[in-house]
Amino acid sequence: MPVPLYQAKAEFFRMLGHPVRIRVLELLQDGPVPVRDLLAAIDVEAPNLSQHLAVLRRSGIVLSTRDGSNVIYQLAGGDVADLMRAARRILTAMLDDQSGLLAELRASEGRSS
Amino acid sequence: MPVPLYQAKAEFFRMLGHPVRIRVLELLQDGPVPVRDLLAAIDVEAPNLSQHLAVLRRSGIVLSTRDGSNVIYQLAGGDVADLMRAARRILTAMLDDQSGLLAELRASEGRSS
DNA sequence: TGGGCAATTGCGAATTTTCGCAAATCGTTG
DNA sequence: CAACGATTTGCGAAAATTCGCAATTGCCCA
Repeated sequence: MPVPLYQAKAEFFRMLGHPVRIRVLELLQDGPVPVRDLLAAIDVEAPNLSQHLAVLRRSGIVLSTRDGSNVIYQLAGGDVADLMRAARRILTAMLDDQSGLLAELRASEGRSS
Repeated sequence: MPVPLYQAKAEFFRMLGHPVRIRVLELLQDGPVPVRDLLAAIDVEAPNLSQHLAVLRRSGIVLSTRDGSNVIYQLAGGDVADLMRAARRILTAMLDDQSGLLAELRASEGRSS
């Protein structure tokens, strides 16, 4: 008995729903990156990053391999860039709408806020 | 001083990260739907649905309008279908990988699980 | 105007997520 | 083998999410 698709989708999006994890995925889009570099790029403590990496690993969206004493992460497969593009499209559309509305409000309410 | 983009993205994905909200968005893809119909389709109590609708509304991804004593929801704009497609691609790729791995495990470990 | 249906709002409790800190692992190097 | 750097794990506390139930609001109709 399979997990309903809408629930799998929700879990998937929830997995994406953290700034650190988003940044990791974005950094991985150009190819494999060692943890050290993620750590240097992201402003987060090592244990905390590790926990977020574990979330990504458990979800299956990234893979880790050892290289000596370092660990290297990479995207597991599917085109994450596509997803990010779609999200960005919706986001910018929403943000445009909002600033449009704000402009309307300012115009109709006499710049009171 | 704007919210960093990666944080906006994370909030956006977090907003998507609930089964009820996913189902609502999917139901809205074919056009506006009154709350009554959402309620009939989703197996959730009215107050609970209302709270999820409020989350979607606050994020700006849906709009609500009144029609008499009913309320009708619709997608605000951006192409949500695109996003869902991208998510489904990644999801199915991940699920395929997983069952592929499971098959490998079964084969190499002598069907022990 | 009073009653009634539709939808939302306001909590409080239960659950889940997040994060820092200490400790454990793993591989390297002296 | 001891010491060390890199990464992960364990765990408790703080913060955020979720949900049910009661109460409220908005609108229609008799």
